[in-house]
Amino acid sequence: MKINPNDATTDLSAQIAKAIRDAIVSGHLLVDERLPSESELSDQFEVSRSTVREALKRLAAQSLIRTQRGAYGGAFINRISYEDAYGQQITTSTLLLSMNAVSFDVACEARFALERACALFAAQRRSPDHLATMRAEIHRQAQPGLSDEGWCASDITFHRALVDAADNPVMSYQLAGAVEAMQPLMNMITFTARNRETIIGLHSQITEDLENKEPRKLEEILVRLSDYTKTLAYDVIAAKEERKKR
Amino acid sequence: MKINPNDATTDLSAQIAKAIRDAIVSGHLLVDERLPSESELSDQFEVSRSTVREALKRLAAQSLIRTQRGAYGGAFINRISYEDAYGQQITTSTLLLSMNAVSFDVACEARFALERACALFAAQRRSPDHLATMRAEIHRQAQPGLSDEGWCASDITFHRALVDAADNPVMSYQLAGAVEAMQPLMNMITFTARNRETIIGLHSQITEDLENKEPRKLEEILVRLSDYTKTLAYDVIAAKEERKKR
DNA sequence: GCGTTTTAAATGTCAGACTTTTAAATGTAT
DNA sequence: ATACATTTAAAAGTCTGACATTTAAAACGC
Repeated sequence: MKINPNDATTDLSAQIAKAIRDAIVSGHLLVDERLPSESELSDQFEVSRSTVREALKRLAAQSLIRTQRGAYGGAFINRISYEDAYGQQITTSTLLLSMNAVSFDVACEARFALERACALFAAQRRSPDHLATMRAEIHRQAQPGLSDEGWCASDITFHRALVDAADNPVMSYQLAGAVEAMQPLMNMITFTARNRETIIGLHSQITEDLENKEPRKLEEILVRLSDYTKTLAYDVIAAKEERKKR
Repeated sequence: MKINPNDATTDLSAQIAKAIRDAIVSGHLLVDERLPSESELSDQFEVSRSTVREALKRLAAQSLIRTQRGAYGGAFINRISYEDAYGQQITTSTLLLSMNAVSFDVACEARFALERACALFAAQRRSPDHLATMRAEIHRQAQPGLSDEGWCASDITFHRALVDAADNPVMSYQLAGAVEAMQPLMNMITFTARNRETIIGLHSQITEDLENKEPRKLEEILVRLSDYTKTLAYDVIAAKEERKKR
């Protein structure tokens, strides 16, 4: 079922992890099923227990299995939750952006495009709850003493509510990754009172269009918000360049 | 820098992995930087080498580090490539869908919504190359002897070209995950000659609208394609139910 | 100066022991 | 008989120490 040739080029633990991973992905191993114990696996694959353990840790890092100690414990196939998937995606996306010097434009464009994709469904399905959350966040954003972190957090909550209004968990999951991954980039921007005012204006229009079920208008505002955010980032970058020259 | 309290509730290897992961994500450790050797780490964290190794395997599973054997080898911070990120996302997304019984509708909706999000940029930026690829795939799809696998593969290539036309790698990365994750679900559908004809018609219109830079029309066709795909899935599911009753 | 060999440092693998956790089985008292 | 305490065994978690393998730099020989 999950044998393993003596390919000398790869680590044994990686090979074993792959064999088990394939069995999980292909559906040969079902959720909550128990893997053989570490000793049994080491017999089956004819490797030491340490090697098996390293393989299992690899799988655990991907949330593919969970382990339980004690009698009747062992490694069990894990049902991947949306939370687990979020976490994975956020780390990966964050590093992908920061390490590959993805420009702010590209990231920003993707983030708002994905959000725009939700607009159609959000307009159809938004509940009073979503609208209330969004209005509450707009109110918070208008508070004069709000810190930059507070502003960013509120911004995320606002947009999350918009996305969640589309009532599609898969889309929420995708967006969460994109939004979170952009945070380090967003944190470079300091939002002046004037900036905030403009954004709050756009947020208000978004909420209105959502309430009135106007997806087209909603999309249009999101394009404007995306463009405005890009402008702000440009200014930050330009200011940095200026400081370098001096 | 990365110490580690004696929290008895979690595995040491998980704690160490977390400490190093945090250092990478926060930017304290830079790409291609070398971690201390396993022995040095085991001294620093005051654990055995095996425990350190398990921690490192966890990080390797997330493509956060790569290891090199031999003198002057060791564990190096890995620059996450789009390929690595694809792989991660595909496994996670696939399992998320299959294990959590995400309905075909929800997955399908998300996939086409994301694709629609690309439409605006694809229409602006499509190159003759993209159009040529799409036309070539349409031609392939019209071949009478094409197998179901061949059809699905061609379908993916077609849609990939559409997404790539938006010229935003972050969006391509997101979409790739969504499309791949849906494959197991798509494979349940058998496309009759008549189904294929309809889809090819829609594909042709997509290509035309893309050439003519008509994002609105493009989006509209994508909605229709999404709806049509949902209909096909309904029929498959209905037929299955019917078989169960008998 | 160039090819070859040696060397040392690092990861990869193994074997075996001990620790800790945990749930079931067993025992005991009410 | 039920409730509680104790024992027990299986399993993961950790540690130690050894050996194998890989690899690049250093030493060597021509």
